[in-house]
This record gives sequence, structure tokens and C-alpha cells, in this order.
Amino acid sequence: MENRLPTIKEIAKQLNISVSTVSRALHDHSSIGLRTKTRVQELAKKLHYEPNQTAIFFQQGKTFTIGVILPELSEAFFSSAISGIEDAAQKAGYTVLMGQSHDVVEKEKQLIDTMKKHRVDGLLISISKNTSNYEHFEALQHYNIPVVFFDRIPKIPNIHYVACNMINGTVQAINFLFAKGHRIIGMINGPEKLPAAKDRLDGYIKALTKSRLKYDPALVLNCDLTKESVCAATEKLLTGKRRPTAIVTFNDYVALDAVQQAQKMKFKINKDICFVSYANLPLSNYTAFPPLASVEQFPYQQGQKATETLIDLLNQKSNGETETSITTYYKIILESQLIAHDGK
Amino acid sequence: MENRLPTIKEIAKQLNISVSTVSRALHDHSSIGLRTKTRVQELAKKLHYEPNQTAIFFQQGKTFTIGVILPELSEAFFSSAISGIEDAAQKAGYTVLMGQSHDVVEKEKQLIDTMKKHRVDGLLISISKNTSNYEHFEALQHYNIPVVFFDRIPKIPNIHYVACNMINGTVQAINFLFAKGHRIIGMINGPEKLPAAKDRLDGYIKALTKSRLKYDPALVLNCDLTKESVCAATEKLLTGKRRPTAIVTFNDYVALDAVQQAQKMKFKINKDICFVSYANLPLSNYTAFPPLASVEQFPYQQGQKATETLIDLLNQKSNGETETSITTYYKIILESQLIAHDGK
DNA sequence: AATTTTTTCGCAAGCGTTTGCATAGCATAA
DNA sequence: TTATGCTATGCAAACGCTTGCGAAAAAATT
Repeated sequence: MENRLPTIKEIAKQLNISVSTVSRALHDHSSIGLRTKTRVQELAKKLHYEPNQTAIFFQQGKTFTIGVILPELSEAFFSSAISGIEDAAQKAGYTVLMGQSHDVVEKEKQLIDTMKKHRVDGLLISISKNTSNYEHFEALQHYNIPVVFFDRIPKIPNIHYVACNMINGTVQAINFLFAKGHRIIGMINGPEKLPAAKDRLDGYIKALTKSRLKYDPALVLNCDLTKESVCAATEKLLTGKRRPTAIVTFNDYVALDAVQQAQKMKFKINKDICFVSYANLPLSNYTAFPPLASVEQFPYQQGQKATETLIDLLNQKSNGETETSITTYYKIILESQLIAHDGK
Repeated sequence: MENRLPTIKEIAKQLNISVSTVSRALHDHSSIGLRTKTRVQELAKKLHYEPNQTAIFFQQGKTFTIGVILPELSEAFFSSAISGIEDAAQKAGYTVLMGQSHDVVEKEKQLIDTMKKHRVDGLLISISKNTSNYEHFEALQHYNIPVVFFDRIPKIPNIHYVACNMINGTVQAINFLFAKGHRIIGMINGPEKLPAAKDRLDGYIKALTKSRLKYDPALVLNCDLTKESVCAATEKLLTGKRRPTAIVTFNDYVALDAVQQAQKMKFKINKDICFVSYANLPLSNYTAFPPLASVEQFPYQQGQKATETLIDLLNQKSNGETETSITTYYKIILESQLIAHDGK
């Protein structure tokens, strides 16, 4: 009952032909006679033959596998992204190997190692928020394995990436609030290091200037996304000298925490104080006081797009474009979009 | 600049020794002299040598990869589960290859094929809700590749699985409502086909009987989880002859939709009508009228546990236990648990 | 019938690694 | 000195498959 999987060698022996003939027959090669072709194919089916991909991968030096490294699979943003990635990969005949860094740099390095050893054809990476040293990414260049970063992009030149432009979304958000009559608008931003936080701030300043409102740094606070820091920031804003009538928060979770804190401080939501945020989570539809609007970042599409460009790169590579000829780096920016939650 | 990755053969040539010596040196084999060992290791480091896993996989017939097939990555339950899976796999030195079936059977079959071809060492599967024909799973037995099902289990004998017992959780839920004085308790269940739905119903009946309440089939409705069907079910329950004062819903999303519908019908939530559900999503903390309580199904732990038992099986296999000797099938049941949301 | 073309197939190398076995060199013990 | 035992290394096969090239067989053309 030793159920060894059948190989083409097996088939060849049983049919008294050579393995090369079997191989070609299974690939419907033109140089194989119809008679033997069908004989081979029938026996293959009968034996439940399945080509050993590991042998093929090895033989061809290509695995049709793309590695994905991201911080946290259970986070809504990333689970949408990975969903888009997997869909796009599946469509192109690739499978995805994945690992989560949990935002710890050491794990991120390990994962890169694993992926390298697995000989993934390419890599999709959203970097850990604690990563400030990028040499393990740069090392990948030596190995000639294409990388497309998404969402969380390292600050190094000459990389491919797809990200969502938060600036425009932020501008939309501010304009939205401006149109509603708000003139003092605060912001609870994320960790300063995050590029995503910088984008938001840039958009914030840009929109204010356009609306001829003055930019007051005291109205912008950073938080580390923990509930405590969000509450602290909220409290500080709402007790400050210039009390904002609206606050833009880093994401929906921050918004929810901030709302709670504001309520605790006896502020009337959407009356004394309004919130606008990012992410556009579905839950917004259900909560008591969802942000008035939320900037959608299209995680699924980001994942999808990143995968598609990676596969593009892979095709270029196999089409003989030498590495040196690849001088263009994909820098794909999706536009974020403000989604207003029509307050019934 | 043709950046071919260095091989052990390269190293051998440069050092004028044989590949086997290099191989052994890199593995710190005892039969290699210290002198050559260090020479090899140093050159390897200098050349940035990385063993070609694909060759090793092929050679060893083991990939240290486990395949995961589940319906939808972006669903909260599954994204938690996959997070647990990945963590457990990573800990054991495995990587995970994954695909989503989007609940379409054909894709599920394809994925199994892909996984088979990739020669994953084992498989973790949560089946599509539309799967009623299980032969593509049974075929896996022939290939001697271990499978552990989780959460959504096919109804076939002799399989390994880990699931969460919804019966107890349901009993807890009903008892919880009973203790609050409710005597007419409705249920908006999921699709009848789903075993998960059966569990809930079983628990429902069991608890009612224990509390000496009579089981009224009119109080239990099935829905297909779409908003429309949920609303329809809610309306039907709330306009029925015996109007329930509490409703147990299939999951938190269903609960939220039902709450909306009830509000639209001018019912006062938590006064005229109460809700209890499943999933225990974090968002419950934020919504205006979260279910009074929710049955936690521990998706992360399920994923983790499933992975651990799969790896157990793999170890048994490599330890020479013949397949015939494996007569015991793991049937691991986690107990669900009612989490009350202390209504402040 | 002789020759060319086409069809159909086999040989063998190669992909990178591991590993059982053989074999040098060399020191130690008899 | 010779036999014995290590130590350190090399040889070669094996894993399953693909593919360039050559060759036999069959068919078509003179």
C-alpha cells in the first residue's frame, strides 16, 4: 500500500516508451503521434498522475509563486489587500506564499530569508512600521528578485511601489468640513514616522491654505494608535485654547476611540464636534456615531494592482529584458476618495 | 552583470573541492575538517550563497509548506484564522501557501489541484458553503497528503478536523436571555445547509427544552446572510403572532442588519427587543446597539490548533508511522463562549 | 526503386542538492 | 614493518522533469 505518486518514468515503463515521449505527450507536443499521445494520456489519467511541480520548479528555475510580507493579516486593511493579491495572482496562475511580520523587524528579515530560499519569483511587501533600516530590502536587488512595495513604502530610491495618495483624500476631507461651516479643524494623526501620517499632514496643510485658513500646529497631534494615546490626544484637542469643531483622525478605529473619549467628556457628537477619518470600514454604517465621512484607501485594489505590476515585471524579466534595461520604476498611486456617510 | 545565484558547485570549483564536501561543510557535518569547513563557509558568505530550496524540496520530497484553502480572506473570521495559521506555521518552520475559493466549488477544486501540484506537505481547508460533493477531498486520501479541516467541515467520515462547538455557546446564549426574563426567543439562523446553522439550532432547542420552554419552529428563520434576507426575517419575526422579545442571530453582521430593520420598524432596541449573536467582533464595542452578548468562536485559536495538529500528522508521517497505522482521527472541538457586553 | 520529406520517437544532459559508499592520507598500535 | 583505525574527502547516483538534437520509421515525391 506504499502509495508512491506515479511519475512519468512509471508511465514510460508501463508503455514501453521513453520518458521524453511521455513528457511531450502530456504537453500535447506536436511531434508525438496521436496514437501514443492518447495512450499516454489515458494511462496518466488512470494512474492519477500529477506532475511533480517541485521538480518542474527546480528544473525551470521559476516557481510561479509570489511572496507576500505584511504586518498583520487580521487587520482589515491588510486582509482586504491580501484578498486582492490572491485574486490577481490566481488569475495569472501564480500562488501566494505569505508571512506576517507583526511589525517586528527581525521577523521581517527572517521572512525575506524564507521567501528567498523558497525562490519565490517576486515579492510584495508592506513594511513593518518599526522598520527604519532598509538594507535587507536593498539586499534583494542583488538576488535579482523583483519587489513591489505597497501601502507602507520604505524611503529608498529606485523601487517599485503602489500606494494610495492620501493627500487628495485629505484635501477632500477638509473641504468637506469647510463646506459644512467648520473653521477650526483638528487632526489626530498617526505615528510621525509613517509616510501615511506625513501625507495626511501635507494634505491637511494644503487644504487649509487653499481655504485661507491658517495652519495651527497645535491642532495637529500625533498618536501611536493605541487607545490611550488616542484618548489623550482627543482630550488635549478638546480642552485646548482653540477648540476645534471637527477632527480628522488617522483611521476609523482612531475615530471610534476619539468619539468615545469625546462622549465621555460630554461633548455632543456631530453637534459640538464632528469627525472625519480614513479607511471607510463597513462598520461605519452601523455605529452610533460614525465619522461623517471617511477616506477610502482601496486596499483590495492596491493589492490587486501591486500584484499585477509585479507580474508585469516578471514577464519583462522572462522576455529577456536585461536587468540593466529596466530603468523605469513603477510608482503607482491610487487616488483615495472621500466617502460621505449620508447622515440620514 | 548576469547575476546568477551562486551554487554549491560554484563554491566547489573555486575551492577545488567536491560538491559533496561543500554540502557537508555547510551543514557542519562532523566528517569535514575544520580547515575546509571554515574555508567553505567563508566563501559561501562572501558569495551570498543561499541554498536553492526548490532543489532541496525536490530532492527531499518535502516542501515545508502547508496549503490553506478558505472561502474569503477578507472576512473577519477567516482573516483571524489565517493569522493563527500563519503564526503556528512560522513557529514550526513551515510557510503557508493559500488560496480563497470565494465559495465557488470549481475554484475550490482548482485550488486543491494547485496545492497538490505544489506538493504541499499538508492541507488546511475550510470548505465552501456551496460544496455538497466531497469527492475532490476524498481524492486527497489517495495522494497520502494529510488534511485538517477547520470551521467548515464536510460531512464525511474519517477526517481530521478542528471546529468550534456552537451548541454550548448557543445554550449559554439562551440561558443568558432566559435569566434576563425573556421567554419568547426567536432565531435568525444561517443557510440551512451549513453545519454551523445546525449547531445553533440544536443548541437552541436543547436550551429551550432544558428551560422548559416549548420549541416553536415559527420562531426560527433561515436567511442566506444577505441584508435583504436578514431584514425579511426580522420583519417576519417581529410581526408574527408570537412576537419574540429577544432574537439570536447567526452572527454579528446579521445582528447589525436586524437591529437596523427593527429600528426602522420603530422598535426600541434593548427594550422592545434584544439581540444576541455570534462572532464577538471588536466593532461591537462601538456600535450604538451592539448585541447584548456574542458567542466567541475563537477563529485565531482554531487556525492555530488546526495547524498544530496538521504538523503533528506530518511528523508522525515522517517518523515512519505507516499510513495504515493511523487509525485515529483528530476531532478537536473548541468550546465557544458567550461574551456579554456589559451594557454600561 | 531511389530519394527526399515528414512524422514520430529516443538519448542524454542538466537543473542543485543530499548521501551511501569508497578511498585516499596519515597516525597509532601491534 | 605491517596491520588497523581514523580523518577527511571524493564519486556517483538519485530526485522528476524538460528539451535540443539525432535517428529511425513512415510517407511522399521523383
